[in-house]
Formats: sequence, C-alpha cells, structure tokens
Amino acid sequence: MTTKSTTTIDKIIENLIRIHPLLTKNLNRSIRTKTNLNPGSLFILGILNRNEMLSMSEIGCKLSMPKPHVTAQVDKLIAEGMVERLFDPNDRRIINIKMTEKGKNDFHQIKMEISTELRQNLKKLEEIKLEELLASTTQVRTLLSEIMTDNSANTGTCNKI
Amino acid sequence: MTTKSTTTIDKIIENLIRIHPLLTKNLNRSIRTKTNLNPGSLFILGILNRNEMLSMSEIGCKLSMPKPHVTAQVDKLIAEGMVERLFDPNDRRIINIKMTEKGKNDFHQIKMEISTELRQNLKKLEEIKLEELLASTTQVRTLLSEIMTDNSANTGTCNKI
DNA sequence: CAAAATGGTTACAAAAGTATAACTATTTAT
DNA sequence: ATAAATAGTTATACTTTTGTAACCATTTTG
Repeated sequence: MTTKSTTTIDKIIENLIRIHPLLTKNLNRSIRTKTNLNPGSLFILGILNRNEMLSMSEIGCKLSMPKPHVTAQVDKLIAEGMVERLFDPNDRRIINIKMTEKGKNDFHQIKMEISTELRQNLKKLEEIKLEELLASTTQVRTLLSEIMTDNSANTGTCNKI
Repeated sequence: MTTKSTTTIDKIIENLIRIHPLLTKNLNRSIRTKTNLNPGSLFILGILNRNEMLSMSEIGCKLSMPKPHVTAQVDKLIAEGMVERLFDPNDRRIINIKMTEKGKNDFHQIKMEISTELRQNLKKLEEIKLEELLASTTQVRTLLSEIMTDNSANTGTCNKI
C-alpha cells in the first residue's frame, strides 16, 4: 500500500512538474506582451477577485510573495485604479486591499486577452475532450488549492489562511 | 453548441489561470531554496530528460526561451556536469545538448528535493483521491503538451517541434 | 506603562528572465 | 560564387522577482 501510494504520488508530482513550465511559458509571455501588468500583480488580482478583501500580509501569505514586493505591486495596481486601500478601523496597522469595479472589469478583459492563443488551441479539441479537460483542471485546481497550505515564505510570521 | 463550448473553454482557462500561481509559488521557491539551479535551467533538464538530444534552438523553441538565455543556462548546466555539448557532423553550425549520466541522477534527486513539501501534503489525501488526481494531472499534462504548439517567442524563426 | 510583537513601508542589493543588436561560422539559395 | 539564411554566442540594457535590514505606527503583552 505504501509502495503503491508513493508511486502514485511520484507520478502526480512528475505531472505537476511538467505542467508547470507549460503554463509558465504560455501565460507569462502573454501577460508581458498583451498587458502592462506583470505576472505578480495579476496573481494579486486573481486572489482579490475571489476574496473580496485581503490585507497586505494575507496577500503575501497566499502568494508566498515577500511583503515589500506586495507593496510595490499593489502600488502599481492602485495607480491603474484597479484596487483600493481600505483602512481597518479595528486595527489601524492593517491595510485592506479590495478590487474596484474598474479592476474587476479590467481583470476579466485581461484574462480574455492573455488566453486568446490558449482559447484558439482549445477550440480544436472535441467537445467530449473539453468536458473531460474541464473536469480534470477543476480537480487539479481544487486539490492543489486545498493542499498548498501557508508556507510562510514571507518575512515575519505568516497568518493562517 | 458554440455557446456551450465557449463556456467550457472559459472555465478550463479560468482553472489553468488559477493553477498557474499555485505551481509557480510552490515549485519555484523550492527550486531556489533547495538547489543551486534556477527554474529555467531545470526546465531545460526536464525536456532533455525526455528528448535524449536537442539543439540549442530546439530547446529555445520548446520553452519559448530566448536564445541568449538558453546559452547562459546551458553553460551553467555544463559547468555542473549535467549536460554535454555534441557537435553535429552533418551541420557544423548545430550544437546538440544531451544529459550526462550525472545529470540524469542529479535531476532525479533534485525533483525529489523540490517536491518534498508537495509530497508530504499529497500523503494526506486518500488513496482514491490520489488515483483520481493522477488521472487528472495526466490528462491536463497530455492535452496541454499537445496544445502548446511552437509559439516562436525566439528571435529568429522557430523550427517545428 | 515599558517592552515586545505585528503590519506595513522604504531602501537597497542581487538573482532570474527578457529583448535586441552585433557578430562568427556554416549552410543554403540564386 | 556571391548573397541570403541559419545556428549559436557575446554584449548590453531592462524588467521582474526575491531577500534583507531598517524603520514607523500601532497593538499586544507582561
């Protein structure tokens, strides 16, 4: 049993290690050529898009991004009018970040743009394949999200997510 | 049908866009802290590990990596004794790159090291979930590999893969 | 209240990746 | 045979990301 589990896990990891560069090369290049944002700030938009409001530290924790980098990226997003700072009345040290309506619209648009090639290629697949791929990617995303716990790459202690 | 396809594709893309930072943050950090290589050179090892021999240009094409960067990364791998240069007798312009035995062993070892946390977390899942995840990751990897055609980010023309 | 911890910013250095142009050597095309 | 194209390297500048330390403001702890 142990042996079998380990083998399965090894194969999963091998798959993930091979998926990684495929996504990196495809998405990062599109982000660079088609938007005036960088992967890091798009990652921030991504988690803000499904979290409503997060503090600077929480952003850093969720993305394993050093705090100074979070500051820089959020500054950029604020300059673009895509997010806003909200001061926490209960703890005045905390600065919460929230997407603006413009941010939500822009983000949706950006996602469409950076995925045009991918979309074109996916269109070549049969409907059945697409349904399968949807199920697969959903499972991978869900399980990875669950598994990837707070790994505190941040300076300072990382809060639980 | 078209509508349905598009929706499916949108969801797939949404999943991929969300999987991307999860892998990036987890793997890249491990690569940095646990090896003396960088993600780029590990990507090169990855494709050499399953291609036996590739020219510099082919490496650049497969990874959408600019040629000067390929040169730099391969230099580093040669310094580590993990790959070797082979001159092509038929076309003396071409330099083929091949993994050494040491490279294969080191690469296997490195993959184990950078995935320890991932492995620990995967162990928490039930056997059934693991089997499902293996099937899912395999499908995602396979279809993405098929789909991600040569996208010639390289300077100069990119050969077909 | 004083000391320690936390949240965030600033400043700075360094690594990693990207982009471009110029260059050599070799091969292909006209 | 000359010109054009290809494979690869070198050099250089730039962007993105990471890491570290110092710092301020605020909150928590003793």
